[in-house]
Amino acid sequence: MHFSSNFFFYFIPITLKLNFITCRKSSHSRTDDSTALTDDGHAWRKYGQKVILNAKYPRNYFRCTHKYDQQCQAIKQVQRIQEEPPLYRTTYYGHHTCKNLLKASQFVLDPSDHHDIIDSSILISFNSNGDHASNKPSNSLLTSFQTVKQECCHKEDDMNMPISYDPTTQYNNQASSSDYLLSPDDYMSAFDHGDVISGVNSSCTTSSHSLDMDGIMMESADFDDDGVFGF
DNA sequence: AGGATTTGACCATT
DNA sequence: AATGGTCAAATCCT
Repeated sequence: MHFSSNFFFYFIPITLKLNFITCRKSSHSRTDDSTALTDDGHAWRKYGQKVILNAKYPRNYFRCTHKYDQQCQAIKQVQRIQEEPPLYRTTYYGHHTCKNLLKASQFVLDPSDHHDIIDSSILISFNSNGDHASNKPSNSLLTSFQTVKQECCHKEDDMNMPISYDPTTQYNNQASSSDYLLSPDDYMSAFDHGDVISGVNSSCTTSSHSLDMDGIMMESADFDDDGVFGF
């Protein structure tokens, strides 16, 4: 595993090691549960898939596309953990050091709204650095979320597939082959927040035509339980 | 053709 | 030996 090079994994007692793993908030990892497979704002490349013991669905392994060209060490694991309703657990390890600004401008679906395009680009630039506390999404960005939400729901038609099928890859394929459309939950997850995600997810899944962005932004300002932003 | 995905093999850990 | 994580050749996709 990628932690094999971590000093603590070799020298701390077993109990502490387990705690290190489970208390991901205090370690360099973060787990998000989402009801939909959507883009999180970063470019990922799948490098493996593994059947996990006692797990109904395989685990998928992704690394940052810029692992080599920008030495970005961010990786994530995506695994479906529940059938009905579909629930996917994404575990992030490390954080993005890459400057993936390309996708930022693609936040906005309406190309005529230049002001909001600029706003969104600013947001992403902060996202890449993990410093975005004072930034709020623009109105058109929120509009784009709604559109994305609908797309997410549409894609979920393909999610009830047997184990041999790989919905996580489906979602990644779509994200890489078309414009990067971000749902609210992924918009937030792109910020590397730990606890924001769950609340945002509920907004995404319970509302098909509108989003409670006030609630989202309140939670986004919540940062981390540790009071530490990012990692 | 180039980049992304698939998937069996390999390696590290327990 | 079992399991999880990564590698890399083959394959797919645009």
